[in-house]
Order: sequence, then structure tokens, then C-alpha cells
Amino acid sequence: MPELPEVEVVRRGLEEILKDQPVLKKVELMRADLREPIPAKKISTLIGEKLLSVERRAKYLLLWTKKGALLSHLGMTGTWRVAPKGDERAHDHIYLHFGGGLRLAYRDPRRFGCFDYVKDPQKHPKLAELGPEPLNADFTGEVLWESLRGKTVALKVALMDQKIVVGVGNIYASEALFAAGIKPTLESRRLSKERAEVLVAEIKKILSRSIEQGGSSISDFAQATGESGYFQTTFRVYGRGGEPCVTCGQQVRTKILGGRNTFWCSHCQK
DNA sequence: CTCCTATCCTGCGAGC
DNA sequence: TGCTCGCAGGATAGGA
Repeated sequence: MPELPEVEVVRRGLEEILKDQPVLKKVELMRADLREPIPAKKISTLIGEKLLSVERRAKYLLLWTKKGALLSHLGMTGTWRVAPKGDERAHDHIYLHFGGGLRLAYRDPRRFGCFDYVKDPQKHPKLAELGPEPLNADFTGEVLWESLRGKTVALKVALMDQKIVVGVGNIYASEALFAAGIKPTLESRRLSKERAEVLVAEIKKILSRSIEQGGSSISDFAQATGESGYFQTTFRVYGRGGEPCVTCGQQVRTKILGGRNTFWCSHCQK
């Protein structure tokens, strides 16, 4: 589910739910590992603390207490939900119990997600090497262009590289390139500065529009995190291989790039 | 260094 | 209906 917009929607939902909650009373692990072992002992540092805010960095969530944060990555299939007593489901791996009786469940069938305890984000190995946030003002066409210098990988692969820019995953990479009229197979170093500006503008536009639409699903956050109407309705190329391009009618092409299926229109994207 | 591939894991839809 | 196959929104290790 989660690229940047979905994680941001989850962040907002979690922050709303956790606002004014009493202290975290118990962390219940239903298994010892996901993609990696869950550091239960370190995480237990947070017990007895209030959750003060929820931060998003790239596709990571940081649930902050004054002692440190619980780091949560949703992988491909991770979700958070409010799970009242009786609402236990297969693949619930972690329950957070709060003083007032609220229980939050982390569910992740494929277990590609991960957890950690973070004290200083700057020093955390998973966070330290991340590239710029696409929605921040410091992510500009020039910055992107600079970081693509000399790179021979397909532009679409570079967009999914979290060192170049964070939060753009397989769907939004295809969608942003379509919106910018740039073919995903273009060698990264061949992107002109001018076209980099266009691409950055489209990335920002598409991510923020998606967050806005996902925002409407915050109310049913407890049921189905992140599954906003955006997905079914507004993809222009993703998942539409062989179908006519929404702009010109030519067949949408597909190709595996960086191990992931990629969609584009060779008439509209040069 | 950079780039590419395989891999972790379960669920679901397509096709037989 | 039931089975198998291929594919799925991420990230990383290891090899070339």
C-alpha cells in the first residue's frame, strides 16, 4: 500500500488517534521478527511514556515520546488500526496498549515492514542516508539534476532510489513520469535541467494531490488504512498496460525496470 | 563506486 | 469449485 502519500495519511490518522491518549502501557509482540528481529527490549524503553507526535521521514513513521521514538515501516502490506477487544486478525504482529484501554494493532501479512527504537534520527542507519523529502522546498529540479549526474540507470529506477529522493515508489514513479512527459527508460544523466524542473513539479503535484484525496479516508482509518479513492480512480498509466493512453489512445507499454513493472506511453513520453 | 538480480513473505485474481 | 501460477505499493545483500 504505502508510498509517501499513503504513509503521510497514516501519519495524520495516527497522530489524531494518539493525541491526548494516556501513556503507552504495554507493547505486545505476537512474533519476534518481521523482515528483521524486533528489538523488544529497546522498544520497551517507551513504556510508561506518552506519545507526543507522529513524524514521517520518507516512508518511515516515528512515534515520538520524550524518551525516543518507535520507528515503523509498513513495507508492502503493513497497516495500523484501532483494534478494540475482540478484533484480533491473522498477521497482527504488534499490539500497543494504552492506559485508557485503547489498543493499536500493526498488521502485515507479508512481513516486509520493520520496527526499531530511535533516539537520534540523524544517527539511525536507516534514516541517515535518505535523500530529500520531495514535498520540501529544498527538493528542486536543480537538486534532482545534480544527483542524477553521471548516472546511467533508467530515470524511473533513479526516482525510486531513496538516496536520490524519498517516498516515490513504483506507482508514483510511473505516474509522475507520465505527467511530465518523460519516458521512464531515459538514462538518468540524459535528463536536462529544464526537464528535471518539470519532473520535480509533477512529483510534488501528484504526491500532494494524492495526500489530499487520501485525507478523506482518514475517518475510516481504523478500518482500512490508506485505501483512499485515489487508487481506483486517478492512475493514468499504472496498471494499465495494453490499454489505450488516456491522452492519445496509443497502447500503454510495460517493461520491468529495476525489477518492478513500469508503465508508460511511448507517444506522450519522450 | 554503480548497477543488477534475487530474496524475504502471504494473498489474490486469472486461467485452466 | 478448486488448483496452480504469477504478480503485488519496499528495501537490501551480494555479485558483476
